[in-house]
Amino acid sequence: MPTSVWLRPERAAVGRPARRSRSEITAAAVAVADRDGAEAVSMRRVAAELGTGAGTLYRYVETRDELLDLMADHVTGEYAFAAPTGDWLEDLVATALQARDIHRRHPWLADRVLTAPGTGPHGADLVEHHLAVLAEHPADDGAKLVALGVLSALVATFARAEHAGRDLERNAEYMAHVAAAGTHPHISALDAPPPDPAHDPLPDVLRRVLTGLLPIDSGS
Amino acid sequence: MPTSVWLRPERAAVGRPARRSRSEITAAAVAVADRDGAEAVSMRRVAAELGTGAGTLYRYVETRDELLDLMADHVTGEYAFAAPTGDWLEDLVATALQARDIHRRHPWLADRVLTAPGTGPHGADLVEHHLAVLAEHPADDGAKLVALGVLSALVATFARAEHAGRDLERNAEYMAHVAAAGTHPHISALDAPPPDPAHDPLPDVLRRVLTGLLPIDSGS
DNA sequence: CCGGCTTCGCAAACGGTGGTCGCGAACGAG
DNA sequence: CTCGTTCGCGACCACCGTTTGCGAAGCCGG
Repeated sequence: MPTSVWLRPERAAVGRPARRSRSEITAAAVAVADRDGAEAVSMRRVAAELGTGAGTLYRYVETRDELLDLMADHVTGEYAFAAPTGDWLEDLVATALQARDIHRRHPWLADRVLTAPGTGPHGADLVEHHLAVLAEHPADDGAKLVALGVLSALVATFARAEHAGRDLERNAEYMAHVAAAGTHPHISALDAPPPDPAHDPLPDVLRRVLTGLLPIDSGS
Repeated sequence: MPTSVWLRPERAAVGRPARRSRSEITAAAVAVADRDGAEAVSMRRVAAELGTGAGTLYRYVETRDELLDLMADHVTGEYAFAAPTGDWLEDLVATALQARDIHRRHPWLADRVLTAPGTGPHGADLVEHHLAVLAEHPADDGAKLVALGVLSALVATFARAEHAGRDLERNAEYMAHVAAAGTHPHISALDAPPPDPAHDPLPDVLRRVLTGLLPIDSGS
């Protein structure tokens, strides 16, 4: 009695064959999300994208949430894993930068991976690659998996910040108000040097976090 | 023309006085969320909690999302900030552990802080405290704010993992399947020592990440 | 070639959602 | 007491996720 989408057989063994496939529906949903955002991914909208009825989708998917899981795994298939070079730190950073590219192509992914980090076939590939890169590292498996979780969360958070237009404006507006109010002296004392667009802060942050999280000399 | 909730005056200056207050409504919404989860926080449900009509809430709040922002800031008021001791690392870890307590009291908070990290008055207090603890630290302001963001994301992610029952089960089910399949050798080779419930991994992880992110010798 | 079994595709329907609107009632200011 | 303004409310809109019943479609055994 499998409950995971990826363990449930896609098509029935007998009877009339289905006209569409799970990945076809997933691709349509991804197209809708890329175009109009995650909240536009309604069953009716995706069905319309495929020229079919809304109820039909439930022949392929048990729930809307399941469809979102499928979408997330679908786009994590966009990684192009390179063979480990022997420098685990740079390998992990390179993979994380690929993750950021994926997030840039699919802005809706960040919210999903943060709130419902499900794992499908492509997610398993990512875990496998991560563990392969760290194969020689003395840390124990738990620490390695924690590192992967932290990496994913961090990249998603940075990606979110990149295209958070409205929210950031409102937040900056309020923080400016607080700074001007005079309470909160340390906030008032903040100076904001114009961020250098040529300098990418993410690799540095990741290197620092990873060296803290996976010290080369000890596994615990 | 303020757009942030916290800059918009709560009550009109003239006319019939409002019967309820913004914080009253926020408290009711928090009560509903604590009891039945974030998805139960509908305008009708919150209105019923207050014994009023659904449309009435829009006199106090522009949108449901705004109400969720108010809820998040409401519960970040539960911090009890201690004066800096001089040991910034331990001060930050202690604050993060308070954050985890808040997350444990309000499980719906994690999703919110990860996907829509808005900042209100109590959020400003947190920023202020964070900067006060790091006042003597040589890192520049940008790095300190990044550290706060990373800290919040990490604690929220850990808190999410603590009460993610269903999802974790399904995920574990699928990962076990992958491990048994034999592809993905590193996943198959994973050994899962039973986690020691007496040992809390969060402080260690935070210390490692923070020492990586805020090295004592350099500000960049 | 056909009959039967099973699944498919679909449209209608259900309960619920966020949000809008117009109106009568309530209140403070003058 | 009157006026100006806001409040509380309930009906209403469009849409949502999901269920259900049914006719049509397709493969399999004969």
